[in-house]
Order: sequence, then C-alpha cells, then structure tokens
Amino acid sequence: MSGKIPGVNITTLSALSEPNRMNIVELLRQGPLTVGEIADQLGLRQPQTSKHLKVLSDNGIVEMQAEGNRRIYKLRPEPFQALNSWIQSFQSVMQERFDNLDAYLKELQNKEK
Amino acid sequence: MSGKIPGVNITTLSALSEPNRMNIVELLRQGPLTVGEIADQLGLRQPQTSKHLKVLSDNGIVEMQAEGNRRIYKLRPEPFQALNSWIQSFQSVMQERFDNLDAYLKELQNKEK
DNA sequence: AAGCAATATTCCTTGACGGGAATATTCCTG
DNA sequence: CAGGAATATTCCCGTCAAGGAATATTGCTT
Repeated sequence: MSGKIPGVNITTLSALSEPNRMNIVELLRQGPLTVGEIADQLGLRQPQTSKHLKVLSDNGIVEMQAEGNRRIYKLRPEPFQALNSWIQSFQSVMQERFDNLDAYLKELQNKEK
Repeated sequence: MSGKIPGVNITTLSALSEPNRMNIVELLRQGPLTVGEIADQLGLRQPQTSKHLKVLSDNGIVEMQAEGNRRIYKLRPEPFQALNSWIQSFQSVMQERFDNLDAYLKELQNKEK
C-alpha cells in the first residue's frame, strides 16, 4: 500500500509545471485562441507552441476544434475541477489546525520504551 | 512582458508533480513524521527520502524541526492556500457552460445515431 | 494547379532530474 | 570514549523533456 494517489492526476500538475504551458493556460482563461495567436501573444515559436498544446491536450487540460485552416484551443473544465476538489481536501492543513507537534512528540517518547 | 505567472508558484506544482513527493505530502496530511518513518511507510531509501524532503522544504511545502537525533517534517499551509486561491480564480472555467452552441449541437447529433 | 498560410511532426542536442551507492555529520547510548 | 543510529550530502550515471531547425501536411486563395 504505498503507491496510490487519491485525488489528482499527477500528470496534470506535471503539465502545468512548465512555465510556457502555464502561460498558455493563463492566456486561455480569457477564451479560445488559435495556435498562431497563442504563439504570438506569448512570444513563442509555432512548433514549440504546438508541442506544448499537444501535451496539454494529451492531459485533457485543453481541447481543440478545427476551423478550416486553423485549430482553436480552449480550456477543459474537468482537470481544474479535479484539482479543486483535491485541494479542498487539504482544508485541515490550510487552517493550520493540526500542527499539534507536542502531541506527536509525546507519542514518540512513548514508543521509545 | 511575457513571463509573469499570477497566482501560483510554478515551483510548487513542479515539486508536487513527482510521484514520491506527492506521496510524502499525502502521508504528511495525517501529521508530522520523521524521515525514517516516511521512508519506511513509502518503501523509499533514506537518502532519496532526504533528497525529496529537501526539495519540498526548499519550496516551502514542508518544514522541519530537529529533535535530537531526528528531524520531524510537517506540511506548511501557505503553498496549499496559494494553490487554493489560484484554482478558485478558475471558477468561470470550472462551471462548464456551453458558450459554444455548435459543439453542443454536433454532440447531440452524434448521440442520435 | 500553384503558392502561400497555419499547424503538426521529426530529428538532434543539451540540460535537469532522479536513483544507487558510498560517505559525511551529528547525536545518542553504553 | 567508542560504536551505532538517524539524517544529510556527494558523485556518477541513465533517462527524459524542452528548444532549435527543418520538413511534412492540410486548407485556402487566386
């Protein structure tokens, strides 16, 4: 029992932890954009932009709609919902309730028969 | 002006996107633990455990308190609070509303098959 | 049909990262 | 004080991911 990660897809975090991809996501919050527009606004080259979009797409963070010559990318809600419910499960941590170090120290001492 | 990421420390996501470190975080939710205990419960070797803890510590995800021979690690609330408020700012994305009627209609047609 | 525009893909190189093994450091105990 | 426990650090190596450059692919326009 050592390997199970409950809430989040680790790959979602991985995908978002790349600065350019995070920038793409932040940009797409405002609405769908074509590859060219994304590359333009972020100062990226077209091939790298496509590559990053592929990673985001493979992870379900983004979806694509072909429109003639261009591909329009936009955010998908699911990964963010998942991320949200995962972080929500950290309420107790965020409220700093259980930083009961003293209790733990006592427990440690007990074990040290 | 191409590099600023508003809410999250990208390094927080990066740190959490490594499976073993995510496991450590999940484990520490329940309360503080020593290096040995962490290594034990996750089936990791001590040196790797220390290294991962260093990364988590450098990113402020975890803090350490020396207690004689041992080091007790526990979660810090700040990164999770930050992550939370960042994800909260995606409310509009997370509530999936169909601002794209065409896609919706197309999907309808597929189901009629 | 030809050429151009928009995007995707491939190949190559380089740097970062994680694991293994060994060693260093600090503290505790007899 | 010696030895052992708990943890940190260093070195080496293999893998992987990201950027650059070139090329392929598909659609549009005239």
